[in-house]
Amino acid sequence: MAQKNLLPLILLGLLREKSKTGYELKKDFDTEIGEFWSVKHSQIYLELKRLTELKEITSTTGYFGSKVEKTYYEITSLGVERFEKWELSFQDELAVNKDEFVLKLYFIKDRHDERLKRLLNNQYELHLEKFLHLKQRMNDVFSQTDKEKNFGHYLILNHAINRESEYTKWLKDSIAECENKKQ
Amino acid sequence: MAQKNLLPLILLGLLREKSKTGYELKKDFDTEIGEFWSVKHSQIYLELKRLTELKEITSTTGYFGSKVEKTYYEITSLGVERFEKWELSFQDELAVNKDEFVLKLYFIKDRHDERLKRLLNNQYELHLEKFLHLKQRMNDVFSQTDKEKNFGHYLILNHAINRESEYTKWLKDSIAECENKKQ
DNA sequence: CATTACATGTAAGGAGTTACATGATTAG
DNA sequence: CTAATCATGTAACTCCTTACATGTAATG
Repeated sequence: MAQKNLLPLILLGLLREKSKTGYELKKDFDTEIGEFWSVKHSQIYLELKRLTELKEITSTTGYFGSKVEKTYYEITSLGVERFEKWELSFQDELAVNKDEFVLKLYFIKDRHDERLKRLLNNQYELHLEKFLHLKQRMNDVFSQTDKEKNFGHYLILNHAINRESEYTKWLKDSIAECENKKQ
Repeated sequence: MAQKNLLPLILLGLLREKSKTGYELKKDFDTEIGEFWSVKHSQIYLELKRLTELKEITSTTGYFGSKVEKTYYEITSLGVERFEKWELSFQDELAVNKDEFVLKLYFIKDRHDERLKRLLNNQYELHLEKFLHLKQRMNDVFSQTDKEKNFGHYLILNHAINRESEYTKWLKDSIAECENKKQ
């Protein structure tokens, strides 16, 4: 494998809940799952074709009450099998977390570097925005009952909020350390 | 661009400090920078070739006191220019943080799902190990003086430790929530 | 004497992004 | 009537990984 190909698993996971068109799957990435994964529609349609060849999904094309032709994809038992095998699998090591900003910082040696504070501030704005956005999402998506119905989603939203909270706090602290003149 | 190609920037950044061979660059990814970025040696040699064509680095092949032929790469002013332009650039949006485990959780609906606790525990082990490893790294790499000499590296090690600390705490809390029987 | 580390590549193939391409429907 | 949204693809390109490939030097 060139890269660990998780897209087919995502598609199977989404189709396990209900049959969908490629466009609906694409829309899922614009909303919920888009917080945690990104993909282009071109890749989705390619992967749907491949999954069909593997007989892990089947497709039905037609006019379903509408005037536009659509293709609905449905998961097969083979697809369910593959998905559940993945869902149960353990990881034996963690992937490296690639973060462009972290990489950039690696090359900055001097604490009093002019650029450092500006870069940290730029990053702070981005992560604060994301933090607030995630808090909003949590409020919008989860009432107490919804939490019980989508517990995994609730957990990872929590995690994402914590992560951004840590990120902004770290940036704040780092900015302060830059401004601290004495040793 | 297929993906945001940061490898040439990393190589330029490493070569800006001192001239190195491809093998030495590869070794950098086994140690320090390997905590924050991963790459295969095959890709390094390809990128070095490309950077040479772009005249952002130059190469010198020969026997430098040793019996083995080596090729040393040196950054040019063009290379420095490109690197510094990147180093000064601001991001206008954050990339999605792709985490296989987070993705997997997204599909788990039920709080009392058998699998959930085992998956969380597996993940906890991995992140605890990483957390301890990073703490060790911090101890090994940074005395007070070294911190002033490699401030960026110091900051991102701090961040990585905080991140793993958050991750393990979140997993612990999530495990507790699973075990909590009442609503 | 065998294994590990040093040292440098090429080839094949999959994964992801960007751009190209087309056409219908709906909302303002 | 125009723009946005719906809906589905193909093509080109490049990044990344895995595997193949070769040879020397040092270490035990």
